[in-house]
Amino acid sequence: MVADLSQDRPRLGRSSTAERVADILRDRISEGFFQPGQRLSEESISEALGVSRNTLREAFRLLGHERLLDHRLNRGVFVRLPSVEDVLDLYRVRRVLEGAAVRRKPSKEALAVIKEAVADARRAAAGDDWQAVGTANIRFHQALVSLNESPRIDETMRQLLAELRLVFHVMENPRAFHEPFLERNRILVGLIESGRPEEAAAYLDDYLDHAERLLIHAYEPNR
Amino acid sequence: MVADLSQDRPRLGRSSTAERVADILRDRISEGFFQPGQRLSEESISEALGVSRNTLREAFRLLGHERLLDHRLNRGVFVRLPSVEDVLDLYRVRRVLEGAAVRRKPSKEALAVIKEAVADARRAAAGDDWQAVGTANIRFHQALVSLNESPRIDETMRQLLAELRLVFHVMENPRAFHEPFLERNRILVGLIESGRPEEAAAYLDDYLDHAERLLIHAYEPNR
DNA sequence: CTTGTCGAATTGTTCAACGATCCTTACGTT
DNA sequence: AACGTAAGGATCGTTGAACAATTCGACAAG
Repeated sequence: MVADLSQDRPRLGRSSTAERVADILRDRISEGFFQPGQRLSEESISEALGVSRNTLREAFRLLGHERLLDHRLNRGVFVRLPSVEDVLDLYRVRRVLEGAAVRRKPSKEALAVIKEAVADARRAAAGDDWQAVGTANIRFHQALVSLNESPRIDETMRQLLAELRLVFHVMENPRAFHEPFLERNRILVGLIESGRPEEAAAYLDDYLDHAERLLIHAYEPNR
Repeated sequence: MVADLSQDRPRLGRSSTAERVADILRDRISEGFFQPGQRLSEESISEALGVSRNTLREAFRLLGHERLLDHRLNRGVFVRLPSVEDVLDLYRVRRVLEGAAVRRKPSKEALAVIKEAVADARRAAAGDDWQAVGTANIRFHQALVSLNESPRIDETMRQLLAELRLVFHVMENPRAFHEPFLERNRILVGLIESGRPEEAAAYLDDYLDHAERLLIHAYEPNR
């Protein structure tokens, strides 16, 4: 039975060194080890990771295209520091992607994933683990967008949230930021679940307006 | 008057050789000089363009991230040949991005750009220049999406349309494909202009369904 | 017809080198 | 004090060469 081995095909394409380097750097950036605005020296990093400068530069190109790094000619690469305008644009995209998502009739499985993310967030909040609240919240919105059932949209959202994480890394207290939205997540899911897409969309718009306002207000990129 | 010099800022950041190489290759791919599925040899292309292999590889990474090239480890880069599944996904994204666009109240300027694209397409059709019809049509949809007023969404759409162009390059007669949509473009613009967003959205959905069906039917990636 | 083996061709990665550009500092001019 | 200039060092941009790793096709063996 040679059946459906083609499904395992993705696993076959291993990754090159440059891609693995990009994975490492992406993790480091997303966890805040490399802070927004910080310069990443080709020499020191290539030496630290034990790869050549050329390979590292290929990795830099990848992350630059994901908007995590800022490539300035002859000056090197910097961890991107989103501007206020960037934040506004990120929320414009969110309104479009999440808005389209909540208007769709959700499958049982997708809904389950969403509800689990909400539950995780509340559980983490109860345990005062605001780091976990943040990641659960991100999982929630990622799951929400996955209602569109489009790999490309999922990928776009992944990048968007990674970029948004940069914003959180320069905020003074990102923890308290998520708190007001735990309840709203529940309500939003309720509207979706009960088949009222237009109400859900309207509620979401207000949700995002609120979040955006809070975020912009607390965000000072020129700290 | 130091006013609004910040607008010229992008022009300040010149481009590296790798980026310029990427521009050239992108043009060549989009015009069909390099055909989908074709392998791009590092040696021959780097020699032909007079750049080193390392620099060319950086350019390849950029285009790979735009989904124009397919990087297969140890086998080289190939001009991407979208699958039928890819086409379906591209239309999912279009429905989301264009759908959100037509629901927005358009500015006078944006509307003018859109109408001009429609007019250009009709003019080209009258002159039997189906190449020009295709590009005008693409301009139309790009302008439509720009109603979202989001740089990131514009960029996403640009990449999406570049990818769609790959699909057209493997079709037998992409010319006749655009013809039925000239009239629909007019109608759609009319609905937007007269401030009936929901009707426009509904009409657009039908529009995209129709286009997708035609395209899938005529598309045979395994030629 | 299937499987194993060999060799050519191409990619993956590294390394060293040099010019180009930027940043800093210092110095002099107005 | 503000500005222009010059020198120096650091880092990036790009190149060319080299070698290892991998793929692919051809051909021999079973």
